[in-house]
Formats: sequence, structure tokens, C-alpha cells
Amino acid sequence: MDNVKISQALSDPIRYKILMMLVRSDNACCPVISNSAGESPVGLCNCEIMNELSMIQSRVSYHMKELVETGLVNEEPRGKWKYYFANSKKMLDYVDQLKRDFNLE
Amino acid sequence: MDNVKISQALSDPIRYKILMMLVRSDNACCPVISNSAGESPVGLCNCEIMNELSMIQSRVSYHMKELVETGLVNEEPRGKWKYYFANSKKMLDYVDQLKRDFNLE
DNA sequence: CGATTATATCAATATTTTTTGATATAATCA
DNA sequence: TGATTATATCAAAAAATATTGATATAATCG
Repeated sequence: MDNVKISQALSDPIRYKILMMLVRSDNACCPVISNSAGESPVGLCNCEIMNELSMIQSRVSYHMKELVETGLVNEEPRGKWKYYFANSKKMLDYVDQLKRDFNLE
Repeated sequence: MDNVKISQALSDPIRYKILMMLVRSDNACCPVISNSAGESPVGLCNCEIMNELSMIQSRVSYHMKELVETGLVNEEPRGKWKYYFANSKKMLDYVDQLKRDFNLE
């Protein structure tokens, strides 16, 4: 199920942290941009995450791919950078499904 | 963090399914019992889960231990059986923490 | 254009998680 | 009591994930 895959994405402390960073991201090391929804400035690029978490580049790339694959994160290439945005809609869907599956509230 | 550990518990399709079964459990293969909160009949024993999911006993044991360790499931030994109950409070805590961490709603 | 910078991917390794079968414990039943 | 039944645990194997370093791609900068 979709929720299992998302739980799996959230089950790594690094990815969980990155998601929180994205949610809270304002502008970054990289040039300030708007996302496609016109909100501005939001998003983080790989390099920012690397620096923030002191991780090597391929490791960041790997985890971002995992996150993007679940839909929890959207990406937007911009010049030589790639920006990432938290997808709140998807997060909410996850929570709502949990509530349904586990009879909450 | 606690939420990472819980996500990890939810990230296995079998455990996710068992949780749903527990939430929906009424009475079972084993004698009908009440849980310590006096609600009755609820809970499932190992054997029920084994049969339902066609899993060997040690595998069920392993997954139940994982679930109990997160607090998502409570256990109650009763004679030679062990009954399991979904802990809705813990599930709600998880959801609430998600909302806070990811700025939902 | 060539050099630099950002990111992706790949193969090898390491680590973690899951599964199995065997054995242990402990309660009930006859 | 001994036999049976339910569950736990353990060691080994299998499978899945994560990490690293190397190399590839592709955009920008001078």
C-alpha cells in the first residue's frame, strides 16, 4: 500500500529530518527562487542539505530520490541546481489514511 | 525520535496489516476475553494472526515484538495465550507529532 | 571553448531487517 | 504426572537498505 511505502520513507532519521527542513525551509544557500506554485522563497537544493547535515553528495542524492519517489517531496530543476519542496498534500493524505486504517478520532 | 521508530514499525506490510486487524478485531479463535480496560471482546492472540496471515509462529512472534516495542500494541498474557490490543492513544500521538513536525493543517 | 560546479548513477561494501528451523519455556489438559 | 499446546528465543541464512568512492552528465562561468 501507499502508506507502507511512505512509512518506510519516514523510517530513516535522516529522511525524517530532511522533510522537517523542507517544511521549514525559507531561502537557502542557493539563489532564492519561487516554486511553480509561485510561493517564494521556499525549497532547498542538494548542496544545502549536504552542508546542513554534513553528508556526502551521493548520500544526499540517494535519500532525496527515495523521498521524491514517495511523492512526499517534489523536485524542480533550476539551472544547475535541483530544488526540493515538501508536498503537504501528500503528507496529509498519509495522515488521513492512517486515521481511516486505524480508526482514529 | 519516537516517530522514526514508529514509522519503521509501520513500514512493513505485514505489521501494517496486523495493526489494522487489531483495530478491527472483535473476538477471535481463542476464548473471548476482555482487556484490562474492561472492553470486551477485543484483542487477538498469536495463533489467530498466524492463521489469518498464514505465517509460521516465530515470524508472528517477531513482528508482534516489534509492534509492542513501539507501544503501538499492548499485550496481555492470558493463560497459555497472549493477547494483543491496538493502542489508539499511541497511534494518535504519532499522527499529532507528524502534524507538528510537518506543519499540517 | 575549457574549467568549474551541481547532481546522478553505479558497483562494491557494510549494515540492518526479515525469515526460517530448531530448541526452550511455560501453561493447560487428560 | 506426562502429553499437548502456545509462545519466545536463538543462530544461521536471506533479503533489503544504506553508505562510500568513482565516474558520468549536464549546466554555468570565464
